[in-house]
Amino acid sequence: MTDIISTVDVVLLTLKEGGLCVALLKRDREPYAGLLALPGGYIHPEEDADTEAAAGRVLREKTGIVSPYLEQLATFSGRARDPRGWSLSICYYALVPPEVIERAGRVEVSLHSVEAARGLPFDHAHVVTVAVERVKSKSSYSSLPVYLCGETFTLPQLQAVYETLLGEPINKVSFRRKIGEFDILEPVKGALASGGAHRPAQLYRLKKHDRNHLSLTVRGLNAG
Amino acid sequence: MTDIISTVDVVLLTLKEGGLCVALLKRDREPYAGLLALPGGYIHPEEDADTEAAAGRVLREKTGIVSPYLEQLATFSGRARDPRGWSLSICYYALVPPEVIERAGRVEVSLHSVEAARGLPFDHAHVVTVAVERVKSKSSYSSLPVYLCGETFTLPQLQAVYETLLGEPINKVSFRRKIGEFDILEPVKGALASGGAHRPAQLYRLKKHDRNHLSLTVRGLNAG
DNA sequence: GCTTGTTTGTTTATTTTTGCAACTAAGGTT
DNA sequence: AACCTTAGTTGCAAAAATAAACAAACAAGC
Repeated sequence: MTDIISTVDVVLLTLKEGGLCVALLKRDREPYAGLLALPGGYIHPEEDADTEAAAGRVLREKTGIVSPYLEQLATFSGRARDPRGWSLSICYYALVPPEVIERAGRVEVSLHSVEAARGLPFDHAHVVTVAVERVKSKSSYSSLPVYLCGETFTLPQLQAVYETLLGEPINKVSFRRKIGEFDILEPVKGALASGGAHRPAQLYRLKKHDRNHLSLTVRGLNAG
Repeated sequence: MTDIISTVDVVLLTLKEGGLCVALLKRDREPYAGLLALPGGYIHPEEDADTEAAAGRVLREKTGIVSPYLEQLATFSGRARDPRGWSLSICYYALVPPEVIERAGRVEVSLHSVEAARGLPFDHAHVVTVAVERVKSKSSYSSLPVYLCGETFTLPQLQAVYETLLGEPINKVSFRRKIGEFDILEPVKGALASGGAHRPAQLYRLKKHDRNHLSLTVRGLNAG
């Protein structure tokens, strides 16, 4: 009926060295063979229940990573985005702590600062920009950034993650009040010893019940 | 490569008799011929610059309406949503005042309360639900509802629209403060005479500069 | 062992934002 | 003219957010 190239692409984001990074792969096929691009691929209707399942499969096959957080970003389309002609890509974004990427151990997966991710092939630079905006926007009123933290983390660490994403300092008391209202964290017995010459911070982890859904706040996190 | 049925569908919403209504059309083709469903159709790659253009064209062809506000909702996909097999629909939503639908004068376009829009074919009931949730959510922190008002409107009218969408009364002073902060409305000389036995209200219209973008508030409209 | 430095976590005070109620304004109706 | 109804504004109290100050816990150095 309509002969449209339909793919899924995944923007896999993580926080490394104090900045958002996106996972890129060298393309092994034309067009743009050899260039870095987002992990993506065709939908397999036999195999994939829906496009989210396709995105999860593509991410797993290409990077070895299964992300607990995988959300549809948007669908990008048009004639200009692919030299082969009119095409359509249902794009997803995923958030993981850097350890998850390292643990997967795929040398072909490289991390690049999102600011440096200009000039990607197709419209991938634009897709990354939209994904980053979405993450930053959601960070201002939800618990989304916890997916960028590891299994356990301290409140000062989590606050640093929020501040990096929002690009401005957050009041410590306000931050702790909001996170407390989310009611999704539980303390882990045993404090963070590593730090060193100062009072150790309490470690927290996501409550089991809240592993898979975000908490929202009406009034935002009031950064600035 | 992949042989997937790809369509666009549009959830055209308006506010009538104090409730959100969705525009539906009788299907003239199988599957589900004769049943009410969302206006939708195939993408025409020759004709449509992208899926948003396709959605605009489909809406115009099927309802005679050009909506100033048309936004991508999400892409729905899978085997179960269409009896012909695995399919994919890029869905959009549009907001217009009821006059725009009446003015288009298409008798085949019918309005149905979104609560009554259960049991639509395909996954259209689900699509409508997601669209309504999106509109309600955006109404709590943005100027989106102005697109449900006509060319000119009074602040009490606009507040009633917000209250209908949010499902709870809003404080008059707080509401006017927030709308004022948006700074998107300008008064029209000449008051609303029609009302009757009380003080007439000032008419407002969207500033030309703000015709095409939403204004957001950080802390929400504080309904309740 | 005691002091110093550093970061965590809590308490207190100040400022800002929001919500309520009363008030004035501007019609029409009786 | 008195009265009713809704529009729009003002002033104040309650609540929330921010900022500053404080106390706690550790390590390192003298």
